[in-house]
Amino acid sequence: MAKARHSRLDCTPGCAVEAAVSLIDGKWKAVILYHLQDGTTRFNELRRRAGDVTPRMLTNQLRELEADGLIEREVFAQVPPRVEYSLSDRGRSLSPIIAALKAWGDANMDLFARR
Amino acid sequence: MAKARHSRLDCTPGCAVEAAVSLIDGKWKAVILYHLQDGTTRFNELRRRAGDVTPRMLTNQLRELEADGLIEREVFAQVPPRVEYSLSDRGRSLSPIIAALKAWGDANMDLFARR
DNA sequence: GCTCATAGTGTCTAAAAGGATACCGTCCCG
DNA sequence: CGGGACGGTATCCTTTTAGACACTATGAGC
Repeated sequence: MAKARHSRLDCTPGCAVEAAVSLIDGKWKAVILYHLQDGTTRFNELRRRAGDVTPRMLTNQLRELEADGLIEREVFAQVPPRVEYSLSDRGRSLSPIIAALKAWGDANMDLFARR
Repeated sequence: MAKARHSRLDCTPGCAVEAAVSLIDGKWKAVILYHLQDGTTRFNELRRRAGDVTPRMLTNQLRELEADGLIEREVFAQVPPRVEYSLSDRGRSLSPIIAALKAWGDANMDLFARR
C-alpha cells in the first residue's frame, strides 16, 4: 500500500487533500487509473499503453493500487497466464478527478513544454 | 520547479494526467494550495496551518509552486520582513480539483484510518 | 528444436525527496 | 539588555523511489 505521508489524521482540513494525493502519487498510478477507465485490461496491455514502464514498476504500482482498494485483480489459471485488472467501485469514484486532471493537464500543456 | 517525471510529452493520452499530478505532488504542495484558497497568506501563517513542515521544506515547496506558475510571491521591504503568498490565475484554475480531492479524501477516510 | 508471448520476480544501484538542527539580521517590546 | 517574531539558509543525513537488467515456467506455432 502507498505509504501514508502524514502520520496524523487529525491535522488541519488540508490533510484529506494530501491523503488523497498520496494515493494517486507514484509515477504511474494516475496513468494506470486513467487507462483502466477504458475497461478491464491485461498486464502487458497496460505496459504497452503506459509507454515505458518496466515490469517491476508496473507490478509495484498495481499492487499498491490493489492494496488501496482502487483496482481489482483477477487471475485466470491458464497457460499462458492471463491476469486482468479493473477499477473497483472506489477506484471508479475517483474517475471524475482523473478526468479533471487530464483536462487541466491538456489545458496547461504550455507549462510542460518548457522543460 | 517540479521535475518532469516523463521526458516525452507525445506519449499516450494518460500523459497529461501524470503531468498534472506531478505538479501537486510533493508532500506539502496540495496542502499549500488548499490553504491558499482562503486568500493571501504569509509564510509563518502557512507553516502553522500545515502542521509540522520544516521551514526548509516549506520554502522548497513554495519555490517550486512559484516556478510552476501556480502561486505568486510578494515581498514587502519592511522590518520585520513580510512575504505574502497567493494563488495565481493558473493556481486558481486548479481549485476545483483540490476541492474534489478534499471531498474524496473526506469520503474515504476509512482507507487512511487503517494505517 | 527455436522462438515468442504471458505475468511477473530478484538484485543492484543511482537519484531524489524529505527531515533534523542550527543559524542569520533586524526590529520591537518589556 | 534579553527575548521573540519574521522569513528564510546551510549543512548533514536518512529514507524512498525509480530504473536497468537478468531471469522464471509453460505451451503454442513454425
